[in-house]
Amino acid sequence: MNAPEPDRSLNFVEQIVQADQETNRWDGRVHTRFPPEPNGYLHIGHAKSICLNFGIAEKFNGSCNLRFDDTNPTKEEVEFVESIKDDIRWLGFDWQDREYFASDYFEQLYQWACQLIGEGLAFVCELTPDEMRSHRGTLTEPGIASPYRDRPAEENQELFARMRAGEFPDGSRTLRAKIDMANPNLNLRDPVMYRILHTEHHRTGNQWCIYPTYDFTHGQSDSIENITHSICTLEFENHRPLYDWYCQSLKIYHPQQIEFARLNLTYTVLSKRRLLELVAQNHVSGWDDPRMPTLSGLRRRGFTAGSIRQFCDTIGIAKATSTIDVGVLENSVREDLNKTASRVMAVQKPLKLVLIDYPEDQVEMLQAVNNPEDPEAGSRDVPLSRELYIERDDFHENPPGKFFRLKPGGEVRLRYAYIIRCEKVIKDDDGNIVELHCSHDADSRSGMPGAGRRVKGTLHWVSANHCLRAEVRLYDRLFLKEDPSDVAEGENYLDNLNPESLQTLTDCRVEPSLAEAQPGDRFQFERLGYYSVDRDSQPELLVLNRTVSLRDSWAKLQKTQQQGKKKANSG
RNA sequence: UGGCCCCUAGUGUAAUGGCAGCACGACUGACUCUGGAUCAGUUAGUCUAGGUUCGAAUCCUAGGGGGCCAGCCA
Repeated sequence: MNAPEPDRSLNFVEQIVQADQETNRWDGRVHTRFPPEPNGYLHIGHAKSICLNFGIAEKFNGSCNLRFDDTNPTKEEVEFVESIKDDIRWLGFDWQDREYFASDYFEQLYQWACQLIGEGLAFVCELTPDEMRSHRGTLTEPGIASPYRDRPAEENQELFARMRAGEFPDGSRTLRAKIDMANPNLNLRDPVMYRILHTEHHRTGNQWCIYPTYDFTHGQSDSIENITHSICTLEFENHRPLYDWYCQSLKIYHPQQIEFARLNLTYTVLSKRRLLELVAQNHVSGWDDPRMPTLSGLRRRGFTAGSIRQFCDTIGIAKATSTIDVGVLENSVREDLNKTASRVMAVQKPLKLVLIDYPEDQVEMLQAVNNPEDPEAGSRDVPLSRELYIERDDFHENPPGKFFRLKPGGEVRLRYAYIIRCEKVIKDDDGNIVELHCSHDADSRSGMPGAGRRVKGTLHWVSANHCLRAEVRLYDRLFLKEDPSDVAEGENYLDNLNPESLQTLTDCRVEPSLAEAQPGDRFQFERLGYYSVDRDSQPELLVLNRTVSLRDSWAKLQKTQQQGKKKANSG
């Protein structure tokens, strides 16, 4: 049966594009762009925009440009343009030769500014920033006109040329559009088009000392690039009238701006200002710290590009402000890695276990399935011997109810190996459990006739003499609160940082098949989670990042049991 | 307080005047040599009040709630 794939309903932006296609509004063209400012690293919120813009181009047989919105030389750096390109490529999108910079358009923008001056639609203003603020009025009161508003065009032309020539210090003058000081939309109260900044630009060097503002740049850049649909986030909605005003006043090709709601994630901050602050103040190790919501951080954490694209697909596009549970992101990487990651046995917190009735020098090679979800992935051999390590959490002397793991006198299966029974618990002088002595049922090895016997629990393990040492880095949410900005008076989001967001385990053991593992390789540690080899990894000491734990219904059960106890106690 | 935008199960998102659906979560159960995965099932929603209409989540009005805007940031 080849049932037709039911068309996933279009989001509202795609609906607009489709309607335009049906009416032939742009001669059948669809041309979008992704316009990052190179002042920081891309994060998961940008991925939403990238998937939308490149996705629409793909879906409607159009193109998507990459354009760096580099109009503010005080904040922008080449390092960021390189990282941005890396991240977009990693996500799997291709802008081919359509790589543009707003700074490529500086001369054209300057000419357009002169044109508006000539038509009496722009003027050079000498108000200080403070004065300009007080002239602007408030949300409820109109502003008052700048005293320089009615200068003759010739004088404006000359002053603007002298601004460009570098005759005036920073902040002393601006070029402003002459629109409407009483407009209820503050963006139309004679907005600044150019400011003086004697700062070197990452591309144009010292060629310019005046720089156009975002508003005077963005629409025209879209226009130059023949963009059809200029998709941006909601906070630019109030700027659309200005976008339209510049295109109309300049009488140039006029794309349509469409706004959608930006991504918010629980337990996460997604503003570049804050991410920069986390990096600059060393709350994290860098932009690619695996706890960061940056694409480079997620990548280092072990997220796949596919899982991020899948995530962007499931969250949808709309205009309503919303917050996605960070668990949705975690689920999308679980879903992807479940199908693709090789299973492997690793012990995070080792507890020695001796099979007292297993021959001293015997080693058996046991066949282990690499990926039960993918028969093509094949199998590998795992060595078993008398001395093993199991997970400390998998043994309990006085276990709570429904504990299916090992306990004194209890039986469990060692995965791919034998059913064992705990005969003796060895403790040190302080009463800490240091070793377990177990017997094994020699007929119960996986694959043997006696293997059919059922026991409730199955444990992962490694052979003490064959395993490799590893460091495992466990990551937890960077913030303690769903909404990191939910703080008491006088505090800020940094007060909500989770002091335990990184836990480093230095005494872990992994099965020998990981000897050749390379940075970036991903594995599932059976019963634990998904892990990715970190770039800090050395041949003698593997370093692994936990991407995300496996779903853990035991942990969940315990949680509800504890809550039940609490209730009983308080009641 | 002015302008603009938004409001559909717990979360997110469809339905564009005609049966309120999907995904995720949560809960049940089945299966399981990963307490994973998988499968089956259950759960739960149109912010409120009016109006238009044979018929309203959808259109109109008022109210409520939320977001954005007073950078020479983007």
